[in-house]
Amino acid sequence: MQIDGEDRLSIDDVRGRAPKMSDGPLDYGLLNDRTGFAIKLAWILGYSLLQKVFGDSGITPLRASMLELIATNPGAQQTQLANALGLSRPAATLAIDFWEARDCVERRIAPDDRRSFGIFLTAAGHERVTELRALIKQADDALVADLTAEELAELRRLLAKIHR
Amino acid sequence: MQIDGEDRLSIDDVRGRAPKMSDGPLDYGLLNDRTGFAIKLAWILGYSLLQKVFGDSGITPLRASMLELIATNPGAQQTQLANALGLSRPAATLAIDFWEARDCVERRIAPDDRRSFGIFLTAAGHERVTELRALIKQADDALVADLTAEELAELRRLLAKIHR
DNA sequence: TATTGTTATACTCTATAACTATA
DNA sequence: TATAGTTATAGAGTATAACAATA
Repeated sequence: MQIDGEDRLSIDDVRGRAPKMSDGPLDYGLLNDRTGFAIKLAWILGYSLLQKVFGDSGITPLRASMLELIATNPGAQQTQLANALGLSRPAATLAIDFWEARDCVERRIAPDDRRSFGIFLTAAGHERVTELRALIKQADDALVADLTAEELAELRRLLAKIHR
Repeated sequence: MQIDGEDRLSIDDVRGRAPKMSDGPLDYGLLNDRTGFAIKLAWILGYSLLQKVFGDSGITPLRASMLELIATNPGAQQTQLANALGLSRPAATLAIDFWEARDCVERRIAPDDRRSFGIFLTAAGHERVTELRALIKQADDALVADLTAEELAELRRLLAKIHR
């Protein structure tokens, strides 16, 4: 699961997972000129980089996001976590089950409302989050490695104009 | 399937489909500062806009991309189409089946190699592609409506530095 | 009667493997 | 023996609906 320091992660490691608009036998036509298609290609590469750093650990981008969210919001309810990640409640249950089975989170019955849980990181969970943050940073850095600091800031600003 | 001229499509119509990093009870922590997460949010919105313009027609972004690709590359083999969209051959078969069932494409046995087909648009397919292109353009325009022309060009340039 | 979370179920998407027919 | 395409099958992921406990 750890990436060796000597072979740095590169976006070139996952280029093959996304089709390339430029060099292929086929012409993408209108798709060539659609921002949505460019975003999709970038997303595939980012997702592939995450899959690569997570390896065969069973961790997925979604599960990692869930753990990060729990770490940042100790005691959050499952419904809140589901909403924050755009998930149904059953899907959130499963993601939390995954981490609970690995002793990384625990469900504590809320003292004021015994229908709901507050979700908290365990000691092992804190360690795991630290590792995961490093891996996520590696993948994200590899994704934008070809951009200067100024370009990256501008890309983030422009993306935020879309999703904010 | 046609969007009425009087109610213009807006990204605000699908905002609810992607979680918002800014206004919610939870803090996204590290995710807040990851380009990959911003790309994912933008991708969800773009995908949702496409779903909205396609309505309940059964057309999906993937199927629309397939038809566009066939229109731009008449006579392409299924394997080429699959590769260009990052699909397995069975998945490409299904997407082409969808359009064939709607009389929009036809498989013509290649005269030189009778194992393979060339895929071609029918007359109905040409009409459908024209409609679809207008819908895709609507969705894409709505996605980037908040950007100036200069900002859009810069966004496309920066995304291309990632996916190219 | 409404809400939190779980379980049961079904659906969509996709891939791998096995098959047919050509080469 | 290899390749193009199809069919069969299975897995992952997700959602909706039904359910239990609590409010």
